[in-house]
Amino acid sequence: MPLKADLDAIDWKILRELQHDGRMTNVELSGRVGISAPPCLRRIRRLEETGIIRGYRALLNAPALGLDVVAFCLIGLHHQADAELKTFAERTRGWPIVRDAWMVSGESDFLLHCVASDLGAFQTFVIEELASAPNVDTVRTALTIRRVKDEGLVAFSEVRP
Amino acid sequence: MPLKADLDAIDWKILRELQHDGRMTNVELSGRVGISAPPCLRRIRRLEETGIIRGYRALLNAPALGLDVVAFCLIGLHHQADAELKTFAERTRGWPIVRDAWMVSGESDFLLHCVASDLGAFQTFVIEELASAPNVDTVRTALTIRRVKDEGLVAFSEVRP
DNA sequence: CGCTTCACGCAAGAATCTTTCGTGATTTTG
DNA sequence: CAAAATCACGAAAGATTCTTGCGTGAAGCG
Repeated sequence: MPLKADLDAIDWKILRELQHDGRMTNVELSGRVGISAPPCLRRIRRLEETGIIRGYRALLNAPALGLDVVAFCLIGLHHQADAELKTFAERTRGWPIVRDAWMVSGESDFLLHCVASDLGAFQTFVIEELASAPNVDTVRTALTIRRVKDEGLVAFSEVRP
Repeated sequence: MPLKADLDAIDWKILRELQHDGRMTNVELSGRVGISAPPCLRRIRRLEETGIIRGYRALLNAPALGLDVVAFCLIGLHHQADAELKTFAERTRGWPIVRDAWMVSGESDFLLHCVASDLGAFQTFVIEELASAPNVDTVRTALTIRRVKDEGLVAFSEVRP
């Protein structure tokens, strides 16, 4: 699956544009990348089918929705055997407060990106769910103050052909 | 700006659907949320204009694009006065490897979400750019092994009216 | 009770999407 | 080297979707 695809300059332009505005119409996009609409649509489909484009997502304004707390949690487990790692990973999927979760190497075993309506809800989650979950050793939390950069996943100045 | 909006159940359904598939057509979306296309489009526009929907983004498959390293960096500064924080925040915007950055409270001052083509590129960045940047005290890195959860920003079971 | 306000949905015109097909450039093959 | 095959582009057309302009009915208010 993670086979390296061979993308030309137009494909990279398409990816950059769709990463910036995922709802751009195909005609608008085709104009920006310098080809006509049909081949542009074919390229989009190909990028989707090969899994290079994993999907599209609306970005929401958390504070405006009453979600005032964004935090990251670094989790250390007592035992890091494969089964234990999978068990904890599965557990994160049942916690709605956890939006993204990564298994990491280093001082911690997992990094959790959390969103909660307020500090009380977040603390309740940390104390009653996270820290009291089986096999959890350490929980370090970092409350976010504000986002200072917000780009897409891929920077093109580093990877473009 | 972060004024709390009053959204009804249909608005929440729209947000949930667009967070799951940001490129869904308006007619498809209107069918899913149970209203006709015109009022559905008007709701989308309103959510966009009020800033509740911040934008749309294509999600890319980093490994397929030759980006094999995703890591998080926790940065501690020597001095945390407002000017120094702003200076470092500004600096993160000039680093293409840094995709998202948060100012945080806790043991560290910033959390950086980084993507690089390989370990060498990442280590070069950490040593030559990050750790040697002015005012940087500590750099702790967590290399990601795999993503174990990947939802949108907002969980609706926690906040829906 | 009557007025205002608001959001819905129908309908129609504009824009877009999507397919089909012919052309030219590049590559492969004999 | 020439012929065949492959590939992607772009024009054109039909299907779908977007977008606007009303008309209607339900709530809120004087």
